[in-house]
Amino acid sequence: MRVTRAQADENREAVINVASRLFRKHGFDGIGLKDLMKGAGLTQGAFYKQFTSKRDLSAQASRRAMESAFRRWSDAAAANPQDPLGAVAAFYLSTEHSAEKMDGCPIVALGADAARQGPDVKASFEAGITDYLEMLGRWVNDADGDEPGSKAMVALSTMVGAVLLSRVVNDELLSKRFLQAAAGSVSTAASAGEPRQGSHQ
Amino acid sequence: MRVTRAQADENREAVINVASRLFRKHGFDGIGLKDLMKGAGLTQGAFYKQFTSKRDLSAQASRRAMESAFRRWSDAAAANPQDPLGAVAAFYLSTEHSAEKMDGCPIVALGADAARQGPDVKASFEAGITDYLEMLGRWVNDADGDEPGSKAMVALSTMVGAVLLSRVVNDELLSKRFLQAAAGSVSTAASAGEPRQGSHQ
DNA sequence: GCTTATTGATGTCAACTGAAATCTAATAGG
DNA sequence: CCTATTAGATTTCAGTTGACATCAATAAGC
Repeated sequence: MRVTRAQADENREAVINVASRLFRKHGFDGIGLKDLMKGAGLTQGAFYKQFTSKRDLSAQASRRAMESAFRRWSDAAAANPQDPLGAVAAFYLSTEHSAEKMDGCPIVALGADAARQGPDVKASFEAGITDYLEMLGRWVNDADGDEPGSKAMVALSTMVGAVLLSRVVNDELLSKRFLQAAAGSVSTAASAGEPRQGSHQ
Repeated sequence: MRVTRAQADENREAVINVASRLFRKHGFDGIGLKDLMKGAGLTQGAFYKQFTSKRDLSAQASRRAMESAFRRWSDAAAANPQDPLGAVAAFYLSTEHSAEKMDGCPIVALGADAARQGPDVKASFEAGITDYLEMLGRWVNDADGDEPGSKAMVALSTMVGAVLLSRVVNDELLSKRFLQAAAGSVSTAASAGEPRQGSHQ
């Protein structure tokens, strides 16, 4: 049955939003169109009026996920203007963020999958990554002759790697240690060389 | 038709070896039993005499992959005893290693997938990760009151994250920058505080 | 001769994709 | 302003393919 144009747009957005979460939870290959559409309250048949293929949805959902993740960074930073980097690191490297695969950083949740996807999906990730880097670059002092953004890239790499490793491991203590170790390292990146006092929480 | 017991064991090893590579290339959900077995020169029917399930194979293949990766670390370190950390970092963060998904580090290639798997698969990864950490711990000076291995964890996180990010991105220059930035950071971890001379290759 | 690794066939189920049918919002004509 | 036609979003249905898993048959080792 037909639905208002606004409703159709809403449905489309809902599918993208749902997919951005379910892909993160199950992986691109771990969930099918049927369950994806059901998550948005629709049936599978409606899919191809809105998207050209599953890959198409993957790319759009990836972009949505990255945008959502970036917004969380912005919020965390805004909540603590005196130490935005510390705030973002504390959020990103929290056990809560590590535990919530479905709403957490898409790079961690889908990075390995994305590396196998086509350029469209990768482009979605790349856009989000450059946003991340630009934001980080405002906080780490990146002025010792390296390429622009070098320290921001290291900080992002460390954070992404730490959360990924914390998720792959069974041992919860080890998992937590990865996060804490990274938190200490990333925080020091703000004031280079300064030996710092830990933000032990 | 039956084969000798030694041959059967060989076949089993071959399946694990092939799976350890094909899983890294396609993901756990990205390749089926048929192609997995075909890669070892067998048919799908023979699978369940050797493994109880695909998950069983996933766990064994993960362990094999981690062992193989660890061996490459050892080799790289042994080839440069004066600077083993630099050698490992140079290998791990090379564009070649970043490009060879099939033979590269399983944490990068399957980390996101592994996080969704059961404890058996995670245990395989955890075993390899602790091996990594132990090895790194011998090279980074980890004596400033942090938990044991904190710097090793940071180094591993940075390396894993950098390769992952380098694979997710379309832009080859950006990809390379992630690797180089991480290489610089990890190398300085050996002598803390020392301003570093770049290992520019 | 008994055991057993392998094969090939088969079952069941779900995946992606598309077509037809349905039903209603949007729209044009009176 | 009301009504009839059209356009289009959704659903139901079907087709093709491939997944994982099982099993009888086979043939060679032990």
